[in-house]
Amino acid sequence: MARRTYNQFCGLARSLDIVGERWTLLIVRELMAGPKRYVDLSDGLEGIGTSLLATRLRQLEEDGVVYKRQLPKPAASLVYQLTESGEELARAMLPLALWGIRHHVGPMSPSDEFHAEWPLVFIAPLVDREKIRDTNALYEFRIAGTSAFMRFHDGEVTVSASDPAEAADVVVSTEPSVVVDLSGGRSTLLDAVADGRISVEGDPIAGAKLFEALPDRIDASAGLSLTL
Amino acid sequence: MARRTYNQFCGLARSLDIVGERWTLLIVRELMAGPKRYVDLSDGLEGIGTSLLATRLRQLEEDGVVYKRQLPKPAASLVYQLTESGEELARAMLPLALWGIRHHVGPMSPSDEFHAEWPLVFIAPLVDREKIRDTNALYEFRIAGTSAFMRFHDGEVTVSASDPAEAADVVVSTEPSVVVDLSGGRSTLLDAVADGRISVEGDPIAGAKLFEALPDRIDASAGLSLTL
DNA sequence: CGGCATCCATTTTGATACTG
DNA sequence: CAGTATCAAAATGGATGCCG
Repeated sequence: MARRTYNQFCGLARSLDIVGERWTLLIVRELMAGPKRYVDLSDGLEGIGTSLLATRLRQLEEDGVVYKRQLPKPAASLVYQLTESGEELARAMLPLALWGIRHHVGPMSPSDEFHAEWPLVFIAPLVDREKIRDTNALYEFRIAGTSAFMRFHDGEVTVSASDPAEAADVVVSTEPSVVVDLSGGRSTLLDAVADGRISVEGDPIAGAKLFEALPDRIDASAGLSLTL
Repeated sequence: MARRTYNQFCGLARSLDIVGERWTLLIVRELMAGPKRYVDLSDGLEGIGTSLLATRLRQLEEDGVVYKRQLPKPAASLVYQLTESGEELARAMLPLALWGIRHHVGPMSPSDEFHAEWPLVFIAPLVDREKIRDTNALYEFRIAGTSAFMRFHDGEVTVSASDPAEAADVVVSTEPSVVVDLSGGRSTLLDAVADGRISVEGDPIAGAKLFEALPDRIDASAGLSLTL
């Protein structure tokens, strides 16, 4: 079946031809937390039909946004991973995510799904790479009963949903509403830590590094560190 | 009928609940060139059914992205216009549009629609407001047989599709492929003018101001600092 | 099992006709 | 001009089947 297209010579229209269909950008968001298997994608995206997920992944592969890779030796499972173009797309999605959180995220409803990796993948690009050049640390974020991990290693930042089998150096615990306040620029990170809305336990040195490397307030300057 | 939602507590998912359906972001793009009437939206978006346009506009109004306004006295027509939230959304769309132009816009095909206002609305936010504080000028852009206008006035930048009834101070003429090269950072503005891919006619002072106020090269991080 | 493909009921979309 | 009404075509959600 031929792909539906807007037939407009316009960057936005072309983007939407590629990633404008239902679920597509959420699949990309899932892959922002590193490579994932088909089932893990399926689990993370409640409500997507298994056949639709397969179709979307095939399209994203054709369009050079993701690629399929066989994990080495022991795992031997097939994972989907973002290409370079997919990583760029992921960065381009940040402003849209911030718009959504500012204007259309209220209190969390009982019917809402939530995974700690969702805010993390959007926060990770905001980490100042210069400031973590010499920091190797694993952070666990516990939010609303879910857990996700962010690692600083050799000046790189990676996010993962699954437990990396090591103990984290620092455990950061907070509530979804606090994440909304921070992401919307309505609160500063230091204030939130100071008044206990964010609790930080573990290695104090690594903990301090985390808060140094993150923007204290997410606002206009938030995107500036995204250099590509 | 109840809106379909992803039911995820995530800024991106919420954005997509609001503007993720077919045509919605293109309607917003159309309104980035100022208020428009229903018919003008319908004309600019070839292929959208009139009933779907009406539905989308109603939803966007409910969600505070656009509002309806009666034009004063002589015109007396009803126009749709972006709200403050809609303007923020428009800025958030720029990185997505740049991603599309970089990765998925090739040569213009005969079946492609094109309007000069499409690139203009994404270029306008990149104008350095400081540098045009004292410049009042009207620029006409002629691209692929279509024409659109950009005005600098009191440090503000506005884009319009329709002829403002005055003669432009400067007429800039070029081809769609040149716009793609510039938007993708594959060419600099000054080079394109120097080798004649962009022709500039009219008031030399105003013309110089335009090129001073635009970034010479558009890189992938362009626009990220504008996301509010 | 993981990784899909197929089938079918429900929604969404596109195209056209029609109304104040 | 600014939409609504209607109906066919396409996309989606959910269940199930298949195959290594």
